[in-house]
Formats: sequence, structure tokens, C-alpha cells
Amino acid sequence: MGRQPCCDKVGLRRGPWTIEEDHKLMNFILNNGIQCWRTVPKLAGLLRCGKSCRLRWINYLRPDLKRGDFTKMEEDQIIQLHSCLGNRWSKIAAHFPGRTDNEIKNHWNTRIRKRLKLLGVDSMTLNPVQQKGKSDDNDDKNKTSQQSITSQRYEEGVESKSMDIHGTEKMPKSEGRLEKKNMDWNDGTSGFLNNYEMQCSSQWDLGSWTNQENKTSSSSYRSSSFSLDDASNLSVGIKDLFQQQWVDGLDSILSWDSFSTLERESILENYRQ
DNA sequence: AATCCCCTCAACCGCTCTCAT
DNA sequence: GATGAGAGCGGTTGAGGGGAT
Repeated sequence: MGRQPCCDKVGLRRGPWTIEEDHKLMNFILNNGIQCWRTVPKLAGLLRCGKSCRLRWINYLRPDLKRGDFTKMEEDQIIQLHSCLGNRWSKIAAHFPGRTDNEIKNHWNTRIRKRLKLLGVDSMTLNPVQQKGKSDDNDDKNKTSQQSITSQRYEEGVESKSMDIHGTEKMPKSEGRLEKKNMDWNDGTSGFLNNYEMQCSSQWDLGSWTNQENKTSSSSYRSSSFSLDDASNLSVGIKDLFQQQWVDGLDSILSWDSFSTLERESILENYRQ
């Protein structure tokens, strides 16, 4: 006996959204705002459930979304925040205007985590992985030897020696694509890792965050704490950068291509008010 | 050129949280 | 305080794309 489904699923559309659906949802929200997601599809004339509409808006249609690859600075910050907040993606995303929790989560799972693993660094603690075969990642079947190599590299001094920016020559051919990709994703993390402890201890207020943030956190997160406000001030000028990116990002949202210039201006005007 | 394999990311599912009653 | 509804969150999935063979 679970709870009732969020909506009557009979006759509702699923899967990828069409441009027409995007138009309907966007127009509706920008004209009417969001009161209750449950009623949105009905009022907007969509055969979707409210949750689906919400997700589509938050992750794709919101005008202030920033698109494009994560910068090294962003990746560093994600790693920092993740080491303190864990998988609380919405909290992490709150520090990245224009980025969604889903986007950050995907980026973490598909790239950052793999890279840390390749570096021989535990993604949760950011400590070097000490033992072979201790990986909890079941889908990485052939990484044990790789990991021991990279772990050793880490201990020897990742920056100076082993993390060849174009490192493909060093990788066994059989590991081709994955390794090439990962190695191309170069010094952002390792630069951070070198300075991690210093940054962590000097920039974050380890006392103030615990009270407000650990209500539902797991024990491993309770032990590490910092001020979220402080964290958002990690880099001077980062806010300005984000604001600029917000403006730049408006034109890069895929679905906006299907709106006329006039429509866009009108929509943006509404949204800013 | 065909096939395989891996990667990415949009979208879904189920659970928890929050708030109103 | 108990309950229920809606919102939000995080884990997971699977379609599609692209590189490797």
C-alpha cells in the first residue's frame, strides 16, 4: 500500500518532449506562473503528469538555464561541495546559478567521479585510495590495475609527473576510448586536489554549517561541515561571472530556437519581472 | 559499411520532506 | 500530534549518438 500515484497515468504521454509541448508549457508558465504543478498540465493543455512538467521546466525550459560544458572552476567547486555535502545535488546546484541538480548529478556520475577514480582518489573523502580492489563501482570491471597505477601516481605527485595532459600515449591501447577521454579532462581536478586541504581548512567555517544543514544528512556528512554562504564566496568575482553567464545563457537554450525573436523578447521580459 | 560497445543525458520512479488542515 | 497532498530530491534507466573494431 504505497501512496497514490501523483497523477492518473492512463492516457498520459511519456518520453521525450516535443517542441509543441515545450511551447505550451513555457507559454503557460510564463503567462500564469506556477501555483500547483498538478494542475499545470491540465491548464496548459498537456497530456503529461505534473511531475513531468515540473522536471521539464526546471531542467530544460527555464529561461535562466545555463547551457554548455562545465568550466574547470565549476568542476573544482562541484568537487569541493560534494566532498562536504555528499549527493545532495540540489544543495550543490544552489551554488551554480543556471545549472540544475540533474545536470550536476549527471556530470558528476559520468565524468568527475570517473576522473577521481582514475586519479586514485576516493570521490567521497578525496583521499587517495589505498587498497586495490576496494572500489564500490561494479560496472568498472577492468579498473583495478588501472586504479593501482593511478593511485601510485597520485602518491608520487600527480601534477608534476603522471597526469600528462594528453596522456593517451601512456594508456594501454585496449583501454582506448575511455582512457583517452578521461585523460583529456585534465588539470582542473588535480589542481584542486593539490590544494584541497588548504582550501578546505582556510575558507570554510567548520562550525556554522552543522546546525542548519545536518538535519537529514548521513553520519559521514555530519562530521564535515562548513558555511554554505561562505562556500558561495569561494572565488571573488564568481557572482559577476555567473550573472554574465546567465545573460549569455539565455540564447543557448535549445528549445528557444523554436521561438520567434519577438516571442523570446516578450517571454524574457515577463520572466524578469 | 556494418556492427559493437561505451558514454551521455533527458526522463522516470519512488521515496522523503514540507506544509496545511 | 496525525494525516494527507503536493513538491522536491536522488537513484536509475534507456534511447540515441559516436568512436572503435
